[in-house]
Amino acid sequence: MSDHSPAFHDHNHDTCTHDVLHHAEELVRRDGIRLTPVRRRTLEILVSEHRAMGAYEVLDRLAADGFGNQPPVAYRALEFLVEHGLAHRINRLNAFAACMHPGEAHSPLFLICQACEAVAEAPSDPVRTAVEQAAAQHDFAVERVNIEVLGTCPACAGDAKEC
Amino acid sequence: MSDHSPAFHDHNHDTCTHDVLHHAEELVRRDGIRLTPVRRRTLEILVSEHRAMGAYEVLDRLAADGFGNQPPVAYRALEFLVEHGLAHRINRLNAFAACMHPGEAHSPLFLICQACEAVAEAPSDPVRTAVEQAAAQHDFAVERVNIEVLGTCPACAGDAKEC
DNA sequence: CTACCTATTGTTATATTATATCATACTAGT
DNA sequence: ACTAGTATGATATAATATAACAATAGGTAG
Ligand SMILES: [Zn+2]
Ligand SMILES: [Zn+2]
Ligand SMILES: [Zn+2]
Ligand SMILES: [Zn+2]
Repeated sequence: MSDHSPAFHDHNHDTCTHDVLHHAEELVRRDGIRLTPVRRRTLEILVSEHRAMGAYEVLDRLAADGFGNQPPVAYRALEFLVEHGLAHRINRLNAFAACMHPGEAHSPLFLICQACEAVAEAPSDPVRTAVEQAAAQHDFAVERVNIEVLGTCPACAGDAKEC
Repeated sequence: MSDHSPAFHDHNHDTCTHDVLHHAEELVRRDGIRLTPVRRRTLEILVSEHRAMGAYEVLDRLAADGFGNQPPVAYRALEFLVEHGLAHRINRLNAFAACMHPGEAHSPLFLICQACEAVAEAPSDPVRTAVEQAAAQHDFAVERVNIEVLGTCPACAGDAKEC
């Protein structure tokens, strides 16, 4: 059975939002992280879209909400979220996305649709294992793994066929 | 047995250089690609180091060799090499490295040492398979896969222990 | 409470990376 | 030589990211 990714299909997005914010609140209680207004709003902005957003796009929204309007405002909040596993940085796109598997320790594997820019985050345990083995052959000690897959999501593949 | 990566160890680097350039010449004959002076020199510059080089660093060297000294000169040559599989772009570092497995169709897997910046390119067939499977679960059609692993190379791990 | 310390935010300025555009020069086929 | 396609050079600017310092908020020891 296919594990359809929310990012690529209609779904109850309130659930996504709730889950992500709820996990963040848990970190506040559990680890004492400080989810200040800018940081919280930044996370909300990211989760409000199932795609990667550039720092300047996030900044525009923050500014519209009355926060600072200079780059460091966005970059600092984004860095904080990434550090605490609430968001990921997608290098390929110079962009950021809310983590959709918060809490579960994971090496993110991103499926990036080249047509619609949607980004799905897939669990990558078997991939991670394969990576560890490849690295071991080079006596390389793995710290972090980032996997970015470019291709076409099912929605866009469907659209293409209709033409 | 460990398949030590040249990038992380002493080795006869002339062989690397020769192999890479030799493969490029083959593409000239086989596919009719145009390996012009700037492009050839760019490839030589990349292969002369077993690490990722930024476009502006490449540009400086090209300029020193009498080629143009404006960004597009480097970016165009690098883009050409990437398109033809002679180099890879390493997003994490905003940098480029000569392909060390030219000819073999492959999804590159980069081992990036955070201490010395060396970059090794490992074959990634098993990883690729795992990625395909993960993507299939989301009905996602894979086009290109980029895997960037951050960690510590054996040389730097050794140095750390000595302290 | 107050003085102190630290983390956070705001602001200014600048660095780094990348591309758009147009002019010029080279190549290959006719 | 003429022409279409390709490649290079050069100018300008866009997009992304960080350094550095000032101002503010929050917690802690006395
Ligand atoms: Zn959702
Ligand atoms: Zn995640
Ligand atoms: Zn070598
Ligand atoms: Zn390669």
